[in-house]
Amino acid sequence: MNERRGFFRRVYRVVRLIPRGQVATYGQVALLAGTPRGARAVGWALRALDEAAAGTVPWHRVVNASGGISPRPGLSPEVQRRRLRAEGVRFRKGHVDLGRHGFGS
DNA sequence: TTGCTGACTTGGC
DNA sequence: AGCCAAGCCAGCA
Repeated sequence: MNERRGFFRRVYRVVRLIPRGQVATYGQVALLAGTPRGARAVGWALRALDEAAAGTVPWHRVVNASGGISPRPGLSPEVQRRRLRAEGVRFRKGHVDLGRHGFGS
């Protein structure tokens, strides 16, 4: 089957499953996408998101294993933090409480 | 095909 | 809690 180039699509689908007010780690997304060790690849897939796709994919609900926001090229982490906060996600010294807002917890 | 890079994760100090 | 090193995956020159 052609799963070789469906990686992006799988990642996007998983990210869309993240409920509003909750967050998932790159590793969590990678696991649900079928690639347990593909956390980095997940970042690559989200990086490929264009403005149109960004409107359909809640990319801001994806954070690192520490519950923090990974710095990305072209956009300040502050933007993502603000979006999550608008959904009711509480921040604790720059990091999210995954035990409370973590997807699957 | 080989090698480097990157929005990562985990284990050890 | 924070820093360093190794491992894994996909894309690009």
